[in-house]
Amino acid sequence: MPSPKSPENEMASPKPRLSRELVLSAALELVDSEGLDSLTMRRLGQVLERDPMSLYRYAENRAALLDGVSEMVLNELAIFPADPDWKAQLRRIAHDLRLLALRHPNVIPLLVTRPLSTPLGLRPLGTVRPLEQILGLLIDAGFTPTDALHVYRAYYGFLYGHILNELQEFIVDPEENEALLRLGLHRLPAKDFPRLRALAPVLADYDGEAELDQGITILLSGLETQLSRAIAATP
Amino acid sequence: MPSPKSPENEMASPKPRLSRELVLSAALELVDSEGLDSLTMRRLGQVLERDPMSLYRYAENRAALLDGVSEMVLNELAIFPADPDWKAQLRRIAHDLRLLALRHPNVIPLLVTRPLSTPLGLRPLGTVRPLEQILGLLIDAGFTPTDALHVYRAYYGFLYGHILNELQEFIVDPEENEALLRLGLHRLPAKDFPRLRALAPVLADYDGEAELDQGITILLSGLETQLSRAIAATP
DNA sequence: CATTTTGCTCTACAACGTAGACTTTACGCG
DNA sequence: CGCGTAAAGTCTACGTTGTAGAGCAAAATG
Repeated sequence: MPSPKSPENEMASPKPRLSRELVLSAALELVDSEGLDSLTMRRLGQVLERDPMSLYRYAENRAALLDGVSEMVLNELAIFPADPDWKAQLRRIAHDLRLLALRHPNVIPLLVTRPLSTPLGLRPLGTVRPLEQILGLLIDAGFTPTDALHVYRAYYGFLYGHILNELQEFIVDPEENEALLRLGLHRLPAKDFPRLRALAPVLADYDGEAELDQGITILLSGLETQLSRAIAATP
Repeated sequence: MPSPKSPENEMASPKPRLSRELVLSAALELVDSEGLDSLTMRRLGQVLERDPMSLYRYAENRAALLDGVSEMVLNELAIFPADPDWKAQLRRIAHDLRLLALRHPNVIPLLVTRPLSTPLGLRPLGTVRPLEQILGLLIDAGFTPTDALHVYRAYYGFLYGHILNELQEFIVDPEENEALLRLGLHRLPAKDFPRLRALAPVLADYDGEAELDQGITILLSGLETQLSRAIAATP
């Protein structure tokens, strides 16, 4: 009979030591596959084959745990502050963030909502880093710090807006998407919602990537003229 | 002694019949004053001096109750689809929505988050109506239905993005705002977050209204050229 | 007056987050 | 090796949550 004490018994079951990373990535996995509400201490403990109470070594709260998940997801986003081509960089980041949102749709509510209850300076560091890095990018490109902040806001505002828009129309199976859409729209009183109902087919095939890219182009061109005007004014 | 049976005993205490409106507005009041988490069935029942279970006559779920609150808040937003000056109208709506957000900051997470879990056609009617009305506005202005949809997305995306941005920096007491900001920012490692720290004073006085108006101006001018080009192309 | 429908209450249960005391494991040092 | 301390993990328990189901009371209907 195999002794459970044997240290070289490296089957999957004999539980490895926990660690913050382990806990957080299990949490993320759970959220991705079953939604935010399924992330309970008990459920997560069960996934890790540990008593729920053990989690409190690695996150003070459930809320802190959620923050940890946010942070972990945001860390998937790479920013290269050294890149001199700020416009290309912003465009790439936009697309990356979009893909990240599609990869972790259930986490987006966290990303969008948690900061509302935490003042900027008290947020998890990983959450603030992108802000700092993009500011750097813009300042190096020639914007004044103040303008860089405004640009950042316009940029991220647009970006999050787009992502929320797109996720609203995102349903896993495109077939089902159209079906549900028609089903749902059919419920709308024809008298009160004529345009929406007429747009059903257009709504059904939504190209988020194209829409995002188009928006970014407009935004960037606007920003560029703003930049060149500012440079012309301060020689 | 006053008989509690007397029907004309119309003091504040003898409870009036419940109604969906009554329940929802009590719920909104609770959310506004104490935050989303305070809206529990039991607490709401207590506010209305009714058994918590009675609420289930007027909302199937807690979730449905939240939807009801969203709907009620969105109904504060007036849209006049008849107005021929679509640009002025869009600008006004933007500012109205911003003020609404400042009036009910705790509801914004709902507005932004709940639609993510409900396909468009199955959402509460009040939530979909603004979409329909703005589509009407744009189509009447000369956009094709498809373009109107794209414009709507750009517009609302920007708008929600801005609101999220602004609410993040919004803290009730401006004094406290600056204090907390500095306090929080001081926590950031100076080496890693130089620009952010340098921007502290700028962050501290944020003028959301101006920022929004500026953004809307840019957006509208972009949209107008798009519109006139489209009109020129289809005579 | 009888009867159905409606509004509301009572009781009960499973699941949740987490405090506090406890046991087990890992590890540094003689 | 062994021993002592600290860290990791567990147990038990409590208060709070959403809501199912049975029942009650009052209003509406015939």
